Amino acid sequence: MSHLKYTDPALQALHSIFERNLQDWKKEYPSIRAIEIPNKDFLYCQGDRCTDLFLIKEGIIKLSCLTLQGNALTLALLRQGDIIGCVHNDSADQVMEESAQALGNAVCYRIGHDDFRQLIFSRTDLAWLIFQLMHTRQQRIEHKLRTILTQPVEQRTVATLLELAQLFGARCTHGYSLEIFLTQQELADLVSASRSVVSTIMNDFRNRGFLEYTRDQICINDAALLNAVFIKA
Amino acid sequence: MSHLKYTDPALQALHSIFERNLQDWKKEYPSIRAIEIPNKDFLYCQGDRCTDLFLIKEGIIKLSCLTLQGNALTLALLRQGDIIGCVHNDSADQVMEESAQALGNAVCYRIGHDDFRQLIFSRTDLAWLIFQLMHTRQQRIEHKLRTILTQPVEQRTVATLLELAQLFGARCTHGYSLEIFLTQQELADLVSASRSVVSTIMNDFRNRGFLEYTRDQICINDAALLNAVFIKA
DNA sequence: CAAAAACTGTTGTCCAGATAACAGACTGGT
DNA sequence: ACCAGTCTGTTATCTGGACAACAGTTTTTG
Repeated sequence: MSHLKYTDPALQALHSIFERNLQDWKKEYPSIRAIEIPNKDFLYCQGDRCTDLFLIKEGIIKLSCLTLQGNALTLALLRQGDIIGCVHNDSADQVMEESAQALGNAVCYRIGHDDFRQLIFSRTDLAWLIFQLMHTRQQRIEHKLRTILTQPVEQRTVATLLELAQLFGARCTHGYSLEIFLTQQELADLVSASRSVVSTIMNDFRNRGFLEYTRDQICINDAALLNAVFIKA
Repeated sequence: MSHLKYTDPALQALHSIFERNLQDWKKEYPSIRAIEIPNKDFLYCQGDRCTDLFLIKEGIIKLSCLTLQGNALTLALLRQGDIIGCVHNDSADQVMEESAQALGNAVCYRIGHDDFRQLIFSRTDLAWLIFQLMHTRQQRIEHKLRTILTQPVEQRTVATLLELAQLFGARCTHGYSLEIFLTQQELADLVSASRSVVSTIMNDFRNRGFLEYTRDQICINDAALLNAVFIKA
């Protein structure tokens, strides 16, 4: 279920963070706070100055940025264990390049930059965990770049849906049903395509029986969808 | 000059690595090797299984990948201090997604996965350095994605040239001359555009006096080029 | 419960840029 | 000093998908 399944020791380290009482953490790193972010609230916005780091405890955080032309581009959907925020401590040009928004309710640990650094220094097990997490995130985004530059919108949509099924899917009768609400616009942002095209494609998929959806639920017949991909390829 | 200039303490940590004799490192981490990579040689290729990490000591490493359609996409140009290679240790699906190639001669330290992990555990100063480096690389690629999705080829070419000037430029009479050989094809891969379009744009720039170039040298009149950008915007 | 706001579905137009194809210009090997 | 290979410059063609515009549908809200 977790996207960490392939790194079991890392997963344990992660659990050791969240199982420990927050008060204990505070003794060592006084700036730590648990913060709850209600659905659609922002952790920070593009253009904010930001001096803290955030570790996601629960929920989903969407990283996105607005372009000059006014369209949104979703960089990533992040989950438990992922780290966002600002790393450098020198005050210069520390303006955030993207916004972080909760998709559904979320809980994060916020930690000041200096304390975080301290943590890296003193808790080497966590340092390794974080290293791995950053690496997988890096790979994710590189993969996204590749996909965008090589696949047409239709393929990308398939890929995105399957990815979502991995991350947020719950097994249901015909495949995976997504436990996350996305408007077509949000889906389009994720695919990096225009809403209208995604809409047409989704309809086409529905007609062909690859998936079923209403305005607040998507249910993927993954077998059929995967097949469709392979036929194309 | 270095792209690390904004993180001085990190830079010091980096120096502490390379100033120390390699033999001393070997005592602690026996798998460390210094390897020289001649121009155009590959550290590893897309599809290789790879169990080591590489730390760049000198030179430039190009990360790129081939698409199914046969065109190349350059993900990043990396320099001293950057880390590439494989992180996860479980044997499953450890096929590299991209190729790493030397642009000019380069020197790297290669270190086995387990030793590297050990290093993270025992040398906390380096852990922090690495953390920062990974973060800046992450930001770089996110920036690239944004650029590709929002800017037309011409703008991206300008951006790429200025970036190259930053990284590899030497001050010359009219601006920066790039101390790196790039064919137009390579430049195009970097910009993520087709060669022919980049070619036309470069000629146009030349005619307008923004830069000068021969087949093995590019010399940027950065003031003029920057101006051009601002007029557009 | 009506009016406003937010989503979905569809279609027609348009263009940035990919692709292809070819003609110089250099470079290097023998 | 030739031929093969690689790089550059240009133009003609074609297309994926953005964009705009609108109609139908669901949700919100006053």
